[in-house]
Amino acid sequence: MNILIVDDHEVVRDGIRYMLADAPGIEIVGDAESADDMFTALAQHPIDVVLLDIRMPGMTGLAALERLSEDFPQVRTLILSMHDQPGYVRRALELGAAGYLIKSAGRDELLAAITAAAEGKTYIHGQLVEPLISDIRSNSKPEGRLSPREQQVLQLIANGAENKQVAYELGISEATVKTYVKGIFDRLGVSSRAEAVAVGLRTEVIE
Amino acid sequence: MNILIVDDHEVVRDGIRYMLADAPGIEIVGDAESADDMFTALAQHPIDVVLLDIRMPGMTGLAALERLSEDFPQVRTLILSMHDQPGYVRRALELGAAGYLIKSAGRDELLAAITAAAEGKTYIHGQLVEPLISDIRSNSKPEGRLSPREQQVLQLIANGAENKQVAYELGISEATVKTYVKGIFDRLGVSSRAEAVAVGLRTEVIE
DNA sequence: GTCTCCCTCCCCCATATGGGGGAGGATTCG
DNA sequence: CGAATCCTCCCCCATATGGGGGAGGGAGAC
Repeated sequence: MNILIVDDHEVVRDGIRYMLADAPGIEIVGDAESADDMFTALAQHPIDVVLLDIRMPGMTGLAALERLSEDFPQVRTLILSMHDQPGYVRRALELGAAGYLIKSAGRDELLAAITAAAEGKTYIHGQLVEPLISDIRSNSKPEGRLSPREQQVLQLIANGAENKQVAYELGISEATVKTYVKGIFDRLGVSSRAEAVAVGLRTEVIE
Repeated sequence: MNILIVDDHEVVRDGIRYMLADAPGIEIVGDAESADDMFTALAQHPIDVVLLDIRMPGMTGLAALERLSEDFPQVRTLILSMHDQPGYVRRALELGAAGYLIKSAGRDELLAAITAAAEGKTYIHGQLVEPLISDIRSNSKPEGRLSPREQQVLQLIANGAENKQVAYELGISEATVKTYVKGIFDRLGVSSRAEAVAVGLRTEVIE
């Protein structure tokens, strides 16, 4: 089983190498510290499982995951993240992840997840399952999910833009921006842009 | 040289162990996954250098660092963080850190930092020095640091409170709240509460 | 003792914000 | 073909917000 480790932190890459060093049937064929490196490595070696950090400089891990799922559908991708926000987990699974672990996972759990991934199963870190399903319940309702345009608006608001500036940036009218803001409030269940930014940052839909 | 590793992520702890395994003169006498564990370990073994993650559940790393510096002033603390925000670095140093590394640091850099720390020097990751000094320049001016009261106000704003509600919560007048908000804007260099919340969350002065 | 910071409160005023509607065209999905 | 979702734009209107100032009292630093 050929493994590729993708993480921008050397201590993390080394930690995983160390954990998997004497695991039978597992070979770490390379590591990458960026999404670009990952795609280079994927083109060079046959890879079965990718261990992917969600947060990396440049292309974000989720964007990388999306492209990975499209370009290499046979590769199983295991997300290894610092973040345990259920929204993150859900999005990763939507984008084709074969599993989701947080970095406090130990060796046994890592091995179990890799094995499960290689067998086509999906492994979710135990602590994450409960929050995840409640998140899915609340987010299968129209609330909680922001449209791309709404995300852009919220991002600009977080950067300090007022409606007029958002309108200018996106090339739309201020009236439309106000409509989006109202929609964002509805979806996030808040009633001020400040709170919307807080929720957006905590659930990582922005920044 | 006795080292204690404090990080809530097992892969990170193992990565560091792996990196330092055959380093001469260095012994890892223990690891801890929380601030409480850290203080327990400190009470049991003589420790020279603590490798401390800044972000941990429960007590935040900075709070732990503060108590550590007070209770064990002879211990050298090396911050090992995912975050490269200069404000973070500055605060860590103010609270008595003997150095600051980001987790993308390699083995050589880790060893150099530990050695420097043990000798009483201060080691800052190369990439961080430039941003840090420019940050210090701008933040030695009264900007950048929020007073306790201002932090409370910003926290409430992030939770969606408007000025009236903040006033009620804190038992002060709305006029005073407005004064705080103005002060927060000045200090953070922003001009809307939404942006203030974004900056506050990113630099972890709130939430 | 003076200086600086923090906490507290007040004035004025222009503008942005938030809440309530309605509405048309595009798309995708059953 | 509906139904749903998204993107786009508009109305009205009360209120919160942001920017400018001033000011007193207390605590700690030098």
